Amino acid sequence: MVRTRFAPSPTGYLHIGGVRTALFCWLFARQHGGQFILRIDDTDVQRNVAEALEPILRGLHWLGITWDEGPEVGGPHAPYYQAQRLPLYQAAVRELLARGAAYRDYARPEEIQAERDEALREGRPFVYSRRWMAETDAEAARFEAEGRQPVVRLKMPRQGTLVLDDMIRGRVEFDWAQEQDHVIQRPDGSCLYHLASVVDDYEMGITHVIRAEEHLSNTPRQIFILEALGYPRPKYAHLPFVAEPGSRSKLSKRKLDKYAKDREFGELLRHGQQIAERLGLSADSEHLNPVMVDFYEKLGYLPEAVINYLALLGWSLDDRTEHFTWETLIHAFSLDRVNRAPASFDARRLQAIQERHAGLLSLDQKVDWVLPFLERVGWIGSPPTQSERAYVRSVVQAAGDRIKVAGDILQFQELFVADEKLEYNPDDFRKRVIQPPEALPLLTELREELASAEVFSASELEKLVHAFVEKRGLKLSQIIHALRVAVTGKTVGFGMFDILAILGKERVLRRIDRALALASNPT
RNA sequence: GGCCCCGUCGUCUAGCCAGGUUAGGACACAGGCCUUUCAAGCCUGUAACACGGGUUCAAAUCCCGUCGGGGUCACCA
Repeated sequence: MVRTRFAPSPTGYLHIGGVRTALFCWLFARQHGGQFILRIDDTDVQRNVAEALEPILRGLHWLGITWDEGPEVGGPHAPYYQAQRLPLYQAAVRELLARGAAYRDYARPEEIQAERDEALREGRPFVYSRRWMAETDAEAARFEAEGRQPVVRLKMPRQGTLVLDDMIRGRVEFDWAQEQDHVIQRPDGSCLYHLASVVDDYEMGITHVIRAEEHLSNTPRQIFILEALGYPRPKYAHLPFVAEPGSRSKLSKRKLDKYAKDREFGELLRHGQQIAERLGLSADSEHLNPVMVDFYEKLGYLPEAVINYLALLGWSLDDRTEHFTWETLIHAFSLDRVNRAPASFDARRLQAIQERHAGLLSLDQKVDWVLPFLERVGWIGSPPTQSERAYVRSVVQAAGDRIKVAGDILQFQELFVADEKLEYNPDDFRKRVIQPPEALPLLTELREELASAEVFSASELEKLVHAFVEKRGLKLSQIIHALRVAVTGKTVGFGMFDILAILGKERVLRRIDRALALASNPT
């Protein structure tokens, strides 16, 4: 039975690299008919765990990464919070002590630091002298008489080699001599990550430890712990870490300013900021950061598209398949096709994948996708009425592939605003309505034609306008630009006839009238 | 600095393990087509094996070295 786990620390956000790891664990478990466990690594967290955990759980839910055991769902190995499992760790520490694999150490932090500094000065690797090591109670009593407090350290081997068969990286060797006597328990009895992690993985029956590459060099000490405790060794798979755009260094949420200079990352960010502003969301780097998954949720990306992108972050099936759904992904995924080199975050590719998934949505799916965003800004009621829904449907249909993420619907404000509140872009208005000498008279004539139109559908209107220009020996472009600005206030948008049909005769005429008045009496 | 990992078009990558490809794809870019604007679409094009040795009839692929990048060396996780 395959059991994998994702063990995030409650930090208040879900990092792209983190979910990628979670996804790979999930995929591997699913595809082997196994289980995926979510465990919270809060051994060192002072903050409010529930609050700091919420964004992580929310992100996983949004993406559809479900867990078989863990917070909210419980399970046979509860609790799934490390802070609540301390007795287990302390028992393991006692066992390690009893077996001579660990010792109480009475060194003061500054004494250790002094040894470390000395080693550094002499250019040799630091190896603790074990001067304050207490292996008997008598030694311990002597140190304690000096007012010293003990930590518990691992008594690591000082010779020999550890051979690790990593499912992704192959055979990796480490010299035991390079390893430190790591602390596993603090003076106050609290335990540290490596110990807790090993104990929990064992207790929870984890068979495959799949995690990011930065843990590769931590693995020897973990193996030392588990072997000392007599636990079986799980299989390890170290994923390449997620790197910055165009670089090989680790992606960090704090370097947003730097990434913003990358053309494609910058575009993704600015596009997001525009939507966030329209939504009235805070767009600063703490709240809107493409390194974090909630960025995509807030702006209306499709979870399946994000999953598709994440899967390709360090993994590929072959030389051409890029489009994956949950289903095809579960089927196609395999750990041995995971790349060894760091996977750089490629904003443009994420966007391209999102666009592909969005393009596959049916019209009604798109409407459902976009509706919450319109409700949130109050352009339609919440919940929307039947007629509002029908209206949005016509807008979404005309918008076609211009809606790349759900929040893009907010670009089309002119279709939702009251006619008397429509804002004309001053430059466009001057250039398209005021300056061309024929614009005003033509618009006036066209208004009358439109007023007498019997059927106000896109196709009928197209015929009408074409007939209008042909009769006068004009080209379509000689009237359509002025019409567009008069009706929508700007020069860009979707098909003109679609817009007319969506707005309907009454509103179109009102808008033209308003534009004509404005043009003849510019104030 | 020690240890460990990684180096293919501008970018993300396939190919490497089991040597023989016109080194493939996607995105970006350039040109063209379509066109009422924008978006999309279609066609075409530019463009890469970090470097140096070795093994071999043959090396992106195997071996050695160099250079470059990164990760990690906590009483953080």
